[in-house]
Amino acid sequence: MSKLVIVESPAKAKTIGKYLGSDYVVKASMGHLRDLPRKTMGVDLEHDFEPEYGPIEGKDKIISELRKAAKEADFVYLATDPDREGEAISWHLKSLLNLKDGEYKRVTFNEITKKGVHYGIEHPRDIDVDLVDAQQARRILDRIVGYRLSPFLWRKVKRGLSAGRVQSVATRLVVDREQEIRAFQPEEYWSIEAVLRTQAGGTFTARYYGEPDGKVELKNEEQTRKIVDEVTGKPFLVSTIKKGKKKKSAAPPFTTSTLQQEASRKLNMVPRRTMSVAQELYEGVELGGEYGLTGLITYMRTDSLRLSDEATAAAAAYIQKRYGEQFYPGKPRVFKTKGAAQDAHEAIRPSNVEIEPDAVRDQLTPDQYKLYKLIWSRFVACQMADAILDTISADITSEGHIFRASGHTVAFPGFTAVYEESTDDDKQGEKGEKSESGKPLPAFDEGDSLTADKIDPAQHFTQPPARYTEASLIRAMEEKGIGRPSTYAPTIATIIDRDYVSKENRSLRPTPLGEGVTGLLVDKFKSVADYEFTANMENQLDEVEAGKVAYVQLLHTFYDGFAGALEQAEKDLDKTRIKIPDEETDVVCEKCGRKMVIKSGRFGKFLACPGFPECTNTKPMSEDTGASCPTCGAKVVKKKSARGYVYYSCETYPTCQFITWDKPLKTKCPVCDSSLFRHTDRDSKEVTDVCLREGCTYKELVKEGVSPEEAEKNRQRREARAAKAAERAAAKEAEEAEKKTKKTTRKTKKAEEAEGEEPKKKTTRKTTKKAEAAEDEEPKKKTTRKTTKKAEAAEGEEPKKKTTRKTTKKAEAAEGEEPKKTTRRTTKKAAAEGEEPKKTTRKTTKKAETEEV
DNA sequence: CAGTGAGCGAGCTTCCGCTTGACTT
Repeated sequence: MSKLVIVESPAKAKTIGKYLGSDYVVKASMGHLRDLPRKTMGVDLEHDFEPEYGPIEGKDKIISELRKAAKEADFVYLATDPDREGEAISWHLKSLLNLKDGEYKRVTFNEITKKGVHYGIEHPRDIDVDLVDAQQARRILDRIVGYRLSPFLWRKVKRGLSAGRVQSVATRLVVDREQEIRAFQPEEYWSIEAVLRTQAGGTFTARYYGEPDGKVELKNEEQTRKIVDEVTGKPFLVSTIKKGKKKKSAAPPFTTSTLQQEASRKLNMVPRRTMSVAQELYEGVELGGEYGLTGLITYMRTDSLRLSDEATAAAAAYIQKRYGEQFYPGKPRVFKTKGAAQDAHEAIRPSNVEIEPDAVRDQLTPDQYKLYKLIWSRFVACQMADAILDTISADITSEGHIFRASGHTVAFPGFTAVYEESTDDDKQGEKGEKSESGKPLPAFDEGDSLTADKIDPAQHFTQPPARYTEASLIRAMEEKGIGRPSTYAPTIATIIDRDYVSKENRSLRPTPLGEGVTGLLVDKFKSVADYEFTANMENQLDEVEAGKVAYVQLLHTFYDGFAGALEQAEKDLDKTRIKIPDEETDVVCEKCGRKMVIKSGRFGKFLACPGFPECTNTKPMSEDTGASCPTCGAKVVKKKSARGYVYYSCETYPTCQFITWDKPLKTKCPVCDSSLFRHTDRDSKEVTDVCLREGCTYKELVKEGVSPEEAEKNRQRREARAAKAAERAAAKEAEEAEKKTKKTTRKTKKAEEAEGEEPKKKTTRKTTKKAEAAEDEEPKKKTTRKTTKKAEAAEGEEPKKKTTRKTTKKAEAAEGEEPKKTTRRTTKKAAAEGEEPKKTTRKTTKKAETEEV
């Protein structure tokens, strides 16, 4: 008897496999396997939005593996995640694996614990068609919005742009925040701080509060000055003391979004990095000894605050043992998950609370350690007793004016012994009043008189709201229900990539393009660009899930309005194109004195004089680094290559040829006073600050690298990778050439059509591998030979061959060939070789067909 | 990596969500 269990994540498959034993084979789908086509709409807008699903490019290997496993199994459990997407994945799996009634069941695990998994297996059910329909509605709606709005932007604004339910609203958040900042009127206000001394000599600070009839806002200098003058040199009297107790509760355990925020605030990690490190912790770290390879945390993409009973029980035991009885509140704390959440996974917590961060520190990278410690502490704290604070607030009177001082002492630390959440300070227009200072006040009683050491008036202005950071934007998105844990970080990458938003240090600001496109969308597609659009959609999806509304109905309702708006927008704009103003910079054109603007050409962004064509001055984008050129002493500037890599060069390039990848530092060489540069050896990872001035050999070790043996291994790995990459690039080139010939040959086109759904283009990698296995030497040899030949040729010319046109040009020059020939050569060559690879592919496609049927 | 920005219109760009590698000089 063998049963197949299919889950989404391979790490989960491993754990569940352990719980279920040898009667079960557990495999992972690695997410969705079937989807709408990438190149076309794939939704029949004329006929009830009939979707056209096909296997996702690149997933055919997993699909055939699962098919094989399903065939060998007696029964299949579809155990994808217990949410909308998971239900849909199961539904697609059923279809892809051609499962019949009686051959499979749907099961769900609410927690990946032994208990949770067995419970799930013992309660199989049918696929919930309503839940699947809700997913289809979501998917199709997103497709329609994205694939209709984006082309609209290509026509009206610029090619390559995109719009969608999530990214457009995320962009709008950034745009709206910028407008708030622009519209913000700073307001003046004043404060008076008095440093007071008790008879015993203790000092503390009290702030002007108001008059006997209430709080007073200090609006200007005269008002402030008057009070200062009145109390200067006068006695201060403690009029009232209020003492109290305050309880403070721990923050709930982490979800994806709160983890990203806290890692950003406390560890300075961007969400993308946070997720990647969390993934490492989830997949497992080699701890050695009794643990071996151990997954340290639960799944990191979740919106749930749920904790398994096992986890809270383990925390209870741990807390009592480690901190003592009084630090445990007596029963597990339960946190309520927010409304819109899908609750498929538990909150993010350590898999085993007994594994203390410091005990495994040596086995973790520094980032892994820091993040694990954050997750571990937050979880332990969330099950601990409240902290209790003794608070004190004293009113101090002088000449009828009231000053107030407050402070607190910790009566019982509770959870704060382990962890405290930090806060953002981006609240709008807040006046800098801290309600409570952390400092305890010195001892004094009502009626005591105090002397003022200092009376300090200060002018302040209210601050505009802060720009979003990646993490705070994610928080805002989550609050509005926009996007999902798995898409928060990628969505931000998209809007930066599209050039709607730019990142300066850590803050996000809209570009003119972002503002222009957002303006257009808000103007013409109000409902989609609205903050509430997703929330409304979710409400309707709930109805579909409950079986009250057919998903096609939902789509009709949506599309009626949307298609109308689209038609109206086309009519309104007719042939007009939206002009996006160029972003102005502070760089002054040295030829005519105008402020240069940012343009984007085929090599990426560059600075151009707005006086074009009258003044045709251009220069690459650059940024001052504060370092000076070791060769000529001019400024060293930071630049970005066309492919996005950061490098540094002398400002006067090409007059001065200085150029480097090492980061310029503000510190100077103690020998020759030239700027130092931080160099990381790519194999040993040794970090040194070096002097790059010719003749100077000064070098300062910053961080030791790995052992020479390890470095050598790295070198070999790097070279192997490079060789592989070269091979792949060659294969890709061959494939592209083939595509061209295919298009011109009618025969192949027909063959392609006949293949129907089966995978097409992306088979190259598989091809080589399969050919190898089958010892089908013909095509394999050809590719290898070709690659080596190319590599050789490249070595002869330039080490970096496949970079850009420029390199090719250089190579040409070196070869003494006439320009242009090389560029054409590739195509020509490809055309000449077109027949070869074509054969290969045809062969394998056939093979694939026979195998997969 | 030292180039670049409109003009003919070929062929192309694009969504959100679920997953994991492979990968950048």
